[in-house]
Amino acid sequence: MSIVLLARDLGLSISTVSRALNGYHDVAPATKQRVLKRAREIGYRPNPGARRLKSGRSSLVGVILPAASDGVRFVDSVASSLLGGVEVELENGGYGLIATMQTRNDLEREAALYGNFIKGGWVDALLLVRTRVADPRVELVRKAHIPFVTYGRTETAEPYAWVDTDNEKAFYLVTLRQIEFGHERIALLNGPLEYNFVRLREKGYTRALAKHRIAPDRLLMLNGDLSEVSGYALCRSLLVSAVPPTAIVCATDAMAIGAIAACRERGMAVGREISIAGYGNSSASGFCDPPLTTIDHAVFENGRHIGQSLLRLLRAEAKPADIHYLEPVVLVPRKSDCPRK
Amino acid sequence: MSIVLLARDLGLSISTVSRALNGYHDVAPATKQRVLKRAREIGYRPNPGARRLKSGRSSLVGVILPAASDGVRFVDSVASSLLGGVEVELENGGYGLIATMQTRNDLEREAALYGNFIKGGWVDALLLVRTRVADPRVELVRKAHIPFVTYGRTETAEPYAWVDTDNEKAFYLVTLRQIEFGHERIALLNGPLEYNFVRLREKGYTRALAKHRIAPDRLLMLNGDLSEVSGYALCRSLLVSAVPPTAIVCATDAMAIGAIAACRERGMAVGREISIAGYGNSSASGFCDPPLTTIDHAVFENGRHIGQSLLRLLRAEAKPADIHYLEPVVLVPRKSDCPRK
DNA sequence: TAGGTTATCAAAAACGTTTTTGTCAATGAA
DNA sequence: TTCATTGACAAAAACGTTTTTGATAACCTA
Repeated sequence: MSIVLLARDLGLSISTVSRALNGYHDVAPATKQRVLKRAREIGYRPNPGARRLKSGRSSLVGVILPAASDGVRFVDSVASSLLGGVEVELENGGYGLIATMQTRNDLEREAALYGNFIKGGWVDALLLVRTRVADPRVELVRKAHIPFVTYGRTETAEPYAWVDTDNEKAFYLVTLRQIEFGHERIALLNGPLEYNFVRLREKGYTRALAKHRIAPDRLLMLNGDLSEVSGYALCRSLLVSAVPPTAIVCATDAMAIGAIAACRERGMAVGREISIAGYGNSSASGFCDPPLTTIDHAVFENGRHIGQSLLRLLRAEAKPADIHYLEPVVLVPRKSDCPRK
Repeated sequence: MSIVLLARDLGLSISTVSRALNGYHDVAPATKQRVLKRAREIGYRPNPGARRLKSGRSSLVGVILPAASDGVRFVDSVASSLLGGVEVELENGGYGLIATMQTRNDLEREAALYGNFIKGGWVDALLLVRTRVADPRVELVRKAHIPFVTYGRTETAEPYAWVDTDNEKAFYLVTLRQIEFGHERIALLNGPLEYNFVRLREKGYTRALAKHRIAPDRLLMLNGDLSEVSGYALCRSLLVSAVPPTAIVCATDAMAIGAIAACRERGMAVGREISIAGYGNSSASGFCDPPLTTIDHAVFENGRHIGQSLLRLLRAEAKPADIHYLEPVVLVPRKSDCPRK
């Protein structure tokens, strides 16, 4: 009963107060100012439930944070920067960002969670993160007729709004660098193949090989999760093989750090006897031994692009098909990779 | 107009359907089952806004994730596990967890954000993370008369519900270990003093020193942020001082990794010539060189305790004063610390 | 058998907004 | 002077629930 109190206090009708607050044009500038001023004084906040109920809009964008599984911990890697960027932009547009957790990631649960979140009517738009190659979520969300943008691409027939980092370019660059160093047996320590970015990284890797007519060797393309443990185990298996690689490019800095540990264990000098590179330019990557050659990409900037895209979609200033943004990457050369011995 | 559709479909009144759905006792078991079944078939979901508007309850617990500043990136360190634990428990109790981001962390903005979040009426209870020594948020939330539990303690007169990790014990243990190794000049690389856990870690450190009658040296107690960069810089300054420490305990694994890099740069063998320990048992800590002696603490478990506490508070099964849980820690000995040379 | 209890359901009043429609005076054009 | 237009406000009807209050029939107890 809050807006009625405010209205009574001002000697105005509820509707006039509401219209003043929401910036309609058929309220006199003077009274509008009066309403705004008094509302601030009195600390009036419209009840979001009531607003949502009546208008159908919540002024909120939602994101469901995937569970930390397979060592693929979205929240622990880029979430902070990415969501920060999203939030900053949304704020300018009068929208907020809310997140909820996905504790399990079986498909049924996921569908139920997204269903509840959307149909529940908490949010006006959605952000989808950690896209998979075939991602049932985009169909799910599209059917709900709610604007959405994905962070990362996916394979689907219909157009959709996406913002992504140039994973393919990144691994093209980092692999090319190894080739230019004279390496021919270059291993790829990659993540779970279900994720789209994993495919793209593989694609960049193979494209670089193809450019220099190096036949890709399936035995050198390994998939684990994205963690140090996995990098360690995979690298270990590589080193004991008949013809070990002379260079290893890794899907994450964490994997690279694991790989470095495996090499060290076998007495191989990383950055001299074997060449290793990572991805992500994590804060640790500059401080391991040797400092890691890696790929830097502007996560916060990506977040800002997502925020802006969401806003344009919500304001119907753009169609999903118009929104495609590929964030460039830059290679950060350090000491962990080296010419072939 | 959804529940009316369901009611009409069933040939029942709206009120009976509502009461059946909400598990009231004055509805016949047979009709209750019938309603539940049909609701599932038809895919009925109560409109949360309407529910909240009428009943005043949202069945949601909220948390505001602090901005990544000062290198103190809450989201990027423990958030995933902690919130996972919270979510799992809340789910059992029929509650959900939603988070929103705090992009700036000046006091005004913070107060406004919490005000909006609470008064806005989105959530029934709150989780406060990354508590400060003097934390205006607890007063803010208390005044709103909304149940809350803090992750980490704070200094306040009134009783409040908290769940915390035994930071003091952790640094007592890790410092004691250095003393038993024969070290006397033990440095502490700590975080910003405004945070409560930082004070507690300092307390544990000084208590261990006091036990062995070692006078604490202010010059050995340094504060930075919690990042690798900071650990590197602080350690560097320590090593060029007149009487460098022979052991360094760090507030995070990240700082320790930075410190190790600084030692390496000066040609000091960590784990042989100088003793270093971290905190957190991060995934990287086992794979750096040398593997890091650190403190392990069950973040997920902490989350579960928080979730349970929240539930008890919401059900009025307990008062805030009854809810205090201190999660034990365990020291993980590895190779980065060593007896005094 | 009469009266009170209980079990099961329905009617209707909110909750706090937004939005459609309406009112009334002042203004403009003819 | 008259009639349409506009500017500024108010009334009232929703939005989809929950919950209080009632109603009816069936059930006990004495």
